Amino acid sequence: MPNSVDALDLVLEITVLLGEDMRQSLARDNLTESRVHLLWALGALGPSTQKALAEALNVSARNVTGLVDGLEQTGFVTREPHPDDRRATLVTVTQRGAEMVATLQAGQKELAEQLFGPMPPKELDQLVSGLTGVVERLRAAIAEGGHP
Amino acid sequence: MPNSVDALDLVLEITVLLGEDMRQSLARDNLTESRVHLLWALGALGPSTQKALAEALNVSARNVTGLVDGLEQTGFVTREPHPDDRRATLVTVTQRGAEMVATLQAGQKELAEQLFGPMPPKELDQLVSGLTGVVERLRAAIAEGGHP
DNA sequence: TATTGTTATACTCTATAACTATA
DNA sequence: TATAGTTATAGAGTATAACAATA
Repeated sequence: MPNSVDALDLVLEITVLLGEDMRQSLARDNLTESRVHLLWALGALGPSTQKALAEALNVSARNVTGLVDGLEQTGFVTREPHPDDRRATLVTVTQRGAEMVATLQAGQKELAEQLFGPMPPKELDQLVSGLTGVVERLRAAIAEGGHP
Repeated sequence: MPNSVDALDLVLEITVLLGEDMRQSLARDNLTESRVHLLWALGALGPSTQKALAEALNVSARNVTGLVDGLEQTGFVTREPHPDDRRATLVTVTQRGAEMVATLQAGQKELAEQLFGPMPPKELDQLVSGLTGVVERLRAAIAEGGHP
């Protein structure tokens, strides 16, 4: 009979495997996880300054410069002049970028259905509230400098 | 009422937050996730050649050289001569390294109890068999080159 | 003076390929 | 000839600090 540690081991293994699977498929499109995070955020926020993206992703401005460089060279975004502030640039998703975001969203939905679709609504409800609690506790721990 | 995508979003967010939390606490000991993976494997395998570690972690020999360099400089492992093969080195956990492994294992157990301890045994059983299936499907997908 | 983004610099993880020392 | 590990080289992600252009 499995114990809690077995369950956590599986969750951690799934984390690793999901990452590998994702890297494999993304590499075929000249994408990486970090670039997808940015692209995904851009899909949700609409055209954004790099400053706004740095805050949304919680990374440095320098890092955003590099990620946008990569996405620009591979045709997923463009840098447009900001209409009101000549210091800033508006990062904008291209046609190809928008298609990729849609594909990623569809893939995520499919995966979600595969994993959680079979659960009865009440159980799903419970699971989500449980996970929400975990997220809150993790956020609190991180704000205090991480677990000891 | 939440749907499957909400649940997956939470799981992915927990993945990200767990990673952040881990990085924060590990940084205090001059450790990184990659180095901990190696240390963890070493705790399970006992003194190992770098070749064996490269295979266990599924990374290149070059990568192992770098990770062992870091762990050696920070006092968690040593390189010992292999008794039978003068080409090889046996990577060995130091006292400090062993203590760190024990600490990490205790932390993982505590986290597991926090997350899964409250579940009734039958539900945990179901969860584990469900997750095991997911792991198998993911492995199969990766072996075939990743999801489309 | 403050802010946006870039260049300069540096560190970690990762990989492949060439090379050394041994088998 | 084959294997274990290192050096050489390269690219991605990440950060801080100095600097440019603009507010």
